[in-house]
Amino acid sequence: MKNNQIVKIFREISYLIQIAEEDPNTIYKVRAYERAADVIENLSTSIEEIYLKDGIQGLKKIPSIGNAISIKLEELVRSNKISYHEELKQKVPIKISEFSNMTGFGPKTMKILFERLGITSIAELENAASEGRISKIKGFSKTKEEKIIKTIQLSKKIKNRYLLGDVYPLIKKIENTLNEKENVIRCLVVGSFRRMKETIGDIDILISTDEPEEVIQFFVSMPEVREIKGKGKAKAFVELKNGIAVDLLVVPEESFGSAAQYFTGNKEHNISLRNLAISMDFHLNEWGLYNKKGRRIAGFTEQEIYESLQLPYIPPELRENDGEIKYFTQMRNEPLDLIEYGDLKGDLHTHSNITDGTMSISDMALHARKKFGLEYIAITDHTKSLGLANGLNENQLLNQINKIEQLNDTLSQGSFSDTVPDFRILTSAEVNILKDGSLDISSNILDKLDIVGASIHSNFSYSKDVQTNRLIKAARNPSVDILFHPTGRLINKREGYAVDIEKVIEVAIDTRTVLEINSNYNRLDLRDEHIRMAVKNDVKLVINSDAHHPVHFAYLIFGIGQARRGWAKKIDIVNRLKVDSLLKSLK
DNA sequence: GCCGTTTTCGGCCCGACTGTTTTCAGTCG
Repeated sequence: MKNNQIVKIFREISYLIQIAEEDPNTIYKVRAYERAADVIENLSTSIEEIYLKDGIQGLKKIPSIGNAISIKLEELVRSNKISYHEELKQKVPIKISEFSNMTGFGPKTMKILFERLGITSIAELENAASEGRISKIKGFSKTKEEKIIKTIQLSKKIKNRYLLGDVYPLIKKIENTLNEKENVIRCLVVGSFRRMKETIGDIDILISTDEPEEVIQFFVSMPEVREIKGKGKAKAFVELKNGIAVDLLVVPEESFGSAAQYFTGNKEHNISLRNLAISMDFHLNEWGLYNKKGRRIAGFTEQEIYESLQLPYIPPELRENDGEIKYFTQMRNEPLDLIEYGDLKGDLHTHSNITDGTMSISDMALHARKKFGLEYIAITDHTKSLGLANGLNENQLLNQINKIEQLNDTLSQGSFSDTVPDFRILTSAEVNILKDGSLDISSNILDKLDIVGASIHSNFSYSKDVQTNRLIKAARNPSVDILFHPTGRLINKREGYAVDIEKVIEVAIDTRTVLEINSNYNRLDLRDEHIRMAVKNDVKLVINSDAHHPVHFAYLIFGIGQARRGWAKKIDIVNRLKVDSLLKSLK
């Protein structure tokens, strides 16, 4: 039993309790399960390991885990289920996981719909809504009914599409395992995964080998595989235990490059490339590039294919048939100096446990430096109007500045190992943009900070004009260096607030305000086309993790992928600079 | 259900928005 499975069960319990139990005091029981889930989610060791080593007593040492929950964890480790959970599911047979993508739709609403209409699934909900049965219930309006239908449609659109970050670690692990296997010459995950798309429909894995049948047998027997859908001499189709479909393709080594090109896509890019080949009297398919006489002239590597078509290598993230072939045809001698995965030197959006993060400032710094090789981070805790996150007021912010100055002194005296000399913690804040676009902290305090980021955390439903003006006003504020969360979207879950990005970019040009590429794979506030628009207009960007825990620094690759998809060059990204140059570059 | 020199009970992060509840419950962060 993995920690993330435990987390899922606990969240489900907390949801079900809210429907099954009447006692008004259950809200605290609900919160206890949610807190426990949050704690377990951020645990670096597995619950199973802790239990096997130190038993119940070991579990009870974990914060927010007491008597009752530790006993349930014991049951879970021993029997893979919790009888309390099973009882709840029996009492309330609602398919909770189906509703996890529905925002604005919580357990209280679900309770009423279950009790009045017996709704337990999305399909039943959709039926009831389209038949107008929901608006007949007291407290539900036609508007609410329409909103439910709209939300279902949004959640349907994403059916079978996975967030890149949700599958990334598992797929990389499978790729590594296959690459290490003898008989496998090369293995590469291709398709939208390789293009670093925000969401992934299925996974395509490419392998070159001289022993195709043996490699295919090895692949379909991997522990991650749940079901073999099909298996032949050169292909296999499986479903993994997490539900995602994987196609495995086996090609001879001399065709690996052409197959990688062919299966990385996208489709339109490939069509353009094949047309280009035809115009040069060639023929291109997944087995190679052929001349008029049918002789293979390229295919071993992708570089070979592109070179033979008189193009420089086009990075996978750009292969969307969105002008890249034309660009690279014309700019052959002027390479696009894209931001690379190892280029970032710092992270300008991180949280500590002083607000809603989970680790101390020094722990965040230590991990950033030792595990991720960064040279600086900005601690951007929330400010006072974000009450739930314990937002800082002016005095607390001043205290934090002092604390960080002391920590920087300690760091410079060498208490950290010397892998990255001169690590620096920058003083900062994620300042809240209020209704009218003003900030919740006065400028005389903000001006004492190294960097100021501003973001919208409330009033999401204002009109486009109002919302855009809030962001513009914040950008025009001389104290604000960066606009965090420029769109506020949650991929597949929430559209984000209505905002005219073009206008925001115009103001960012004038005011030299930096826009954030938020690397959290659920967010990626700026879409690739927004990034491209910013880059075209010479607006600077920053790639931040928004880390609430040190493991979240790993999200930076998704921000870099997004930046590359938006054609961002090294010079467009401010946190590829060393800290002194960075601070000089800000307004 | 967790927590604790206010210990074995009585608290528990909370402000703002939304909708249709004319005074507040549900949801979000």
